[in-house]
Amino acid sequence: MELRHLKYFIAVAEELHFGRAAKRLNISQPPLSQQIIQLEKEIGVRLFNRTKRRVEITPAGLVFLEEASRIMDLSEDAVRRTIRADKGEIGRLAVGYIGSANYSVLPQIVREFRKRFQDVDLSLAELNTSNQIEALRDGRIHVGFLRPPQGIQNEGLSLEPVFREPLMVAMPQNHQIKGKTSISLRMLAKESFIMIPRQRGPGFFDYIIALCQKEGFSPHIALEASQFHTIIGLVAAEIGIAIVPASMQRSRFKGVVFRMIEGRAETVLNMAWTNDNPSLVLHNFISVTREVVSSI
Amino acid sequence: MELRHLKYFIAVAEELHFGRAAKRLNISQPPLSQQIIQLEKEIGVRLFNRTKRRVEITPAGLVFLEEASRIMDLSEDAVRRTIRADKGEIGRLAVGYIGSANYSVLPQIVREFRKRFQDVDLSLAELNTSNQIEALRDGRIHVGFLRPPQGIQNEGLSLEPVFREPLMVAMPQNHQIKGKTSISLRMLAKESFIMIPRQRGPGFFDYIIALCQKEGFSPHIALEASQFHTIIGLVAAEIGIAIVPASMQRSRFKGVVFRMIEGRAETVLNMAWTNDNPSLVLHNFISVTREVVSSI
DNA sequence: TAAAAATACTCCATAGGTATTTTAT
DNA sequence: ATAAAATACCTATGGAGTATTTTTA
Repeated sequence: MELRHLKYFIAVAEELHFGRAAKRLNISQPPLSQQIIQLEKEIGVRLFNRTKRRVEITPAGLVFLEEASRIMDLSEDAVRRTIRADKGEIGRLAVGYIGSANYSVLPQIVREFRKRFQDVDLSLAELNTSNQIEALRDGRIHVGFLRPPQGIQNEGLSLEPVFREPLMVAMPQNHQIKGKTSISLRMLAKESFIMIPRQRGPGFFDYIIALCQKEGFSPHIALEASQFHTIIGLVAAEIGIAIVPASMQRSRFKGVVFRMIEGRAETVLNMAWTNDNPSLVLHNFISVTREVVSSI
Repeated sequence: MELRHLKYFIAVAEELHFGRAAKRLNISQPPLSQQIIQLEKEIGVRLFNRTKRRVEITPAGLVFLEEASRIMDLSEDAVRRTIRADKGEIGRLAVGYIGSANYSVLPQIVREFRKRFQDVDLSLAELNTSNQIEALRDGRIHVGFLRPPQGIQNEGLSLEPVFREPLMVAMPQNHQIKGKTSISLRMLAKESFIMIPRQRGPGFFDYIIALCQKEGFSPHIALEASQFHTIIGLVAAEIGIAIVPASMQRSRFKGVVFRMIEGRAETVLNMAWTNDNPSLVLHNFISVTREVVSSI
């Protein structure tokens, strides 16, 4: 049995006339008769009752008609869907992101991608930078949004900056130096810092340490917490101060004020993916991200 | 595109090796390569990435694999279902019945048929004898359970008795002649009868009238009701007496007693269908009915 | 007798075979 | 050097065409 048989059968079932069906199929009548006979023989069931004058479909033929139509529809779908998959319009994409990306560009990117590629099954997982790199390596995620540590390049990962933002000092509202509009890091030499554990985000951690070193001190780390959101909470509780991306101002916590840092101090959110990934879904995602990012 | 292409594609996708796939398909490797190339050309999408050393499936190929597998499964189903339909194991059967059939054999027949032919979509409609004949004629039902009027034969309908039962007199509990175990019809000459309207069931009606005539009287019809069930209710309300099939004793209405009629007075429930109906579902139903009936 | 399906036969397109080449490891 | 896919070429099955027969309404 071939799709040809189904196509021919459907034509005859709809016309109930071999001559007309043959014309519709652009073949002549005898081969059509033969193909139907062949089909009936293969299934072992009479699909049409035909006198030389009239053709009628049998009850079993009706059942087969239903099934055959479904199969023909599906085979058209199969081709259509495969073509769409080839264009990256159908498929799966797993995205990893650090929690703070939620406060900057990620929501817009996801919204835009979902809108344009509705048939891509997008899954999002909040992962810290180190875990994202691991997950990219073994394919658990296809793209990540992270703050890359030094020397992550040349390891099969592509990196692309997507959001550059100043760092700010977050401190309790009634802190002594809150009055100033911007703060020199040097003034914080004696403060207690709340940081993200180095292991969770080495790039960001090392950068802060380096900044402090340049100002002539090593920060005293009073406490570590793995999410900026949690850190801001601890600042509100007057456990200490913290250096965080400017976008964290959006997590409006009562009793916390943000101050600019004098001199250039910034953090760059990067998009990362494995160099050799041929997935067109991924490349569509990268394109959408670039577009969204450049439109800001 | 033919089912052959799908079958070959699935084999290659599963083996990821043209040589092995060809062996599994009992063809040689070159035609297999050709068919896959042809398929890719037709869809316009590369389904496998192949070096001369390794074959791997593309993301689009994965989508096509899913679809192709579904189509192959469905086409096997199609054949299986068609064969079953041809045996009358799949399909639709509409059954008409007079309400009183519910008190005798119909429930057992339906139960048995449902059990044996679970994939037949059985629909039941309570219709009086006249409506059943009409419905049989224009195909709204395929079998009927009715009490045939005289001369219904030779009109394209097949009839077969399925349940023969004595007629009984239903009368109010405190009726004067309730003491007797059986009653001569003659004793009812002065009673008020409750009957089913002639138009609804001419066979049964005429038979009762004829019985009374033979005993020398024409019954006085006090009231008509179209269901035996209703009639028994009216007897309970002391509106009159009625002659009903013995199986109606099962409709235990308070205040009604049943008495045998002296002499032979019986009614025969018949199964009816149109002579020329080739439906195997119907013939399976007829067979089941015969079996159930003969086992009583 | 005329419309329509089946049969008889012919032809050629193409599925599938064999032999060989190419290429990546 | 070798395994494996592609290419080249050949064969023959069978799908489709034309002509004709059969059947029944």
